[in-house]
Amino acid sequence: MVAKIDDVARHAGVAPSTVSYVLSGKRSISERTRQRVLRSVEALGYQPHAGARSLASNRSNVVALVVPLRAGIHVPVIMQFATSVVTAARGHDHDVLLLTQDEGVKGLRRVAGTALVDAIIVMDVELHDPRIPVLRKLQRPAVLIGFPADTEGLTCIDLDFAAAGAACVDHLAALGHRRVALVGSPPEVYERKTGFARRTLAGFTRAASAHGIATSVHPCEDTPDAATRVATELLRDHPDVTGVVVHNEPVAAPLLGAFREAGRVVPDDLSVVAICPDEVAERTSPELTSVAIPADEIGRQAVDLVMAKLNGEQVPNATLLRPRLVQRRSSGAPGRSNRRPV
Amino acid sequence: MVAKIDDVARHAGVAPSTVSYVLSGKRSISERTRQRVLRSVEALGYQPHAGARSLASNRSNVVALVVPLRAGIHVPVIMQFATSVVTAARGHDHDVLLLTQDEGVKGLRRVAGTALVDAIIVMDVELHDPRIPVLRKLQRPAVLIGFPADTEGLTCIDLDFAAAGAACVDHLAALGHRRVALVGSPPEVYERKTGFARRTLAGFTRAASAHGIATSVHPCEDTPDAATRVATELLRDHPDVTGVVVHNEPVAAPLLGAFREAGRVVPDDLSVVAICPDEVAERTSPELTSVAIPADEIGRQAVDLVMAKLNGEQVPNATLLRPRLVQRRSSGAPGRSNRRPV
DNA sequence: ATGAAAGCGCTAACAG
DNA sequence: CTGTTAGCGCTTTCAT
Repeated sequence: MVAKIDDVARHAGVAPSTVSYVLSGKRSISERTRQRVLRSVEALGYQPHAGARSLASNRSNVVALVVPLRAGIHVPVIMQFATSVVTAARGHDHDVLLLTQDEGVKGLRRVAGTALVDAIIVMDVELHDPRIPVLRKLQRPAVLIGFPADTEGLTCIDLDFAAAGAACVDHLAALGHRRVALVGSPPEVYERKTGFARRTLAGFTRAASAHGIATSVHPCEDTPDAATRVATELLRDHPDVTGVVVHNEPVAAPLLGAFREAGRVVPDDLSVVAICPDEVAERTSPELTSVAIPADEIGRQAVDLVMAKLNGEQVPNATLLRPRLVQRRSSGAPGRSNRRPV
Repeated sequence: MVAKIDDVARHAGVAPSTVSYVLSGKRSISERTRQRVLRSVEALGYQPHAGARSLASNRSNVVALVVPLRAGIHVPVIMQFATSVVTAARGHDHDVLLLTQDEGVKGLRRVAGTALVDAIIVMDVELHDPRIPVLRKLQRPAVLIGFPADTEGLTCIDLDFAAAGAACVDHLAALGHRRVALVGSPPEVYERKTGFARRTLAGFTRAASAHGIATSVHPCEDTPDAATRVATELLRDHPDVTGVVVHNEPVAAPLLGAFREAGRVVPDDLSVVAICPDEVAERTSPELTSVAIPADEIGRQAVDLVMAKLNGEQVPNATLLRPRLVQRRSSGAPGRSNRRPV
């Protein structure tokens, strides 16, 4: 038979409530009884029943994490978010319930309504996400990773993509580039999705105009063939481009390959800067100068925010993480061209 | 205030237990009262409290899923497993609690001991996994994805990697190839890991010897550079190789690139067959003939198995999924060589 | 600083 | 086929 709180109380010669308080730390206990109780807990291998605890305290110590499934999102980054959320949640003595996006609004209502979870973290929020109104009136704290059109009454966190786009241009401008191109996400991402594509574009454009740099923008499907096509068009239509910003992880490597096949040496003929996870940047040849999506950091902070809300603290409704550009081998001054024949 | 079961009972003019039984279907109810209760549930927006339910019934309706984190595992496949497990679990009215491998044995003990979960699914089991003994004596059903050295008292499921390795060789043999190479996982995977690498190798070797085909084996780190290195060595040391089996997703594409750069046309000079997810096989150029890892199917069946165990049914302790080879563009008869100069 | 006792909301005997 | 009732194991007032 498994030990109950009463067994521990009896074993330690105290009241059940004392055991509870020792474990929760919700009131001061003399060091002596504390030790006695802890020893009994240890001796009996006591583990409190999660359901009983949840029923009595109205806290399940579980947070829901809603992960996206759809294409156009780089899967390893999702995993990275997820693991960082799990790790951070454990640090707050919480577990993580995994929901998929296709459970949609119903899933949110269910886990919140049944008190299965105390709070909700939603990844990959779209500009006009149908879940937003539901989250607004749900009686549970929520944190969104990504920004919807209106953040009123919500708590949102993400990389500052506008600043990231700008940082890439700033970097290229400082190196002396005068015309840069942005290879971005597929068209549908700009049209209805999370807004991060638009924000990157905005930062890119703003910084370029501040530096007096010419630009072009090239949406790109996330397939190798599309990358080749875009690279060809880009070099043909804008032969004076010396700097390229890539915001589309899956095509980063194929794009480098396409430039190489086109006879352009990176970084001698062409500098390439990407917004992508470090793992992607470090696995290309040459390694990519990049602004990373700090999935770990975002996941951790999302959990911190949601825990703060659970504790009744006030939190900002928008948190933008400052981008950090890491220089690697794919960028340098323009005009060092040493082009080999095609 | 949120509706309780008593509210529903009062509203419907029945006893609370009747409401419970209507919802659980655990005893027969006249269609008339059933409808009345359901209408009341609807009207009041009743949602049973998960904690209360778990306390009273000793069932949380949650299963734990332990996902791996370490390198050498292709992340998208993990995600695919995870989503298929979540979807399948929902089909059985269960939710999924996400655990990371680094919580290790403690995490298993915790979620099982606190009755947070009813059952456990563990991915990426190693040959001598420290969690095995714990799972054996835990008072909860468990299903392992992957095979440890000894499956006694366990329930394991995985792709039949031996059959998969053999299927690749069979395919190449049928096409007329006489010497084939296996490009496999990094050495450490063979040494201490899940056994699937070994099983693939065993099937590969067995089938080759059955067909009287010469073989060589080439462990390969999962980086593009390693792929290039291995390709070079392979072609240098075994110039008569016409068929290559790749069991290492991350290097499949780079390997094709390396063969191309070495002047070998696939499939004219060299046939390549991979064991990898369809998404990987379909995104290379040329598209890879492959045996897929049926993540969806494995996830679904893992859930079915664990649910069967929860229902007290007997289940086999080893389930091997038959491989399915899909022919694409990367394999053909040997000797059609049309090699262009390097 | 500690105890006693009243629930938390539901399920599952038991009773009819 | 349905109602009555006794817990499930814990937390948290209230009391001292």
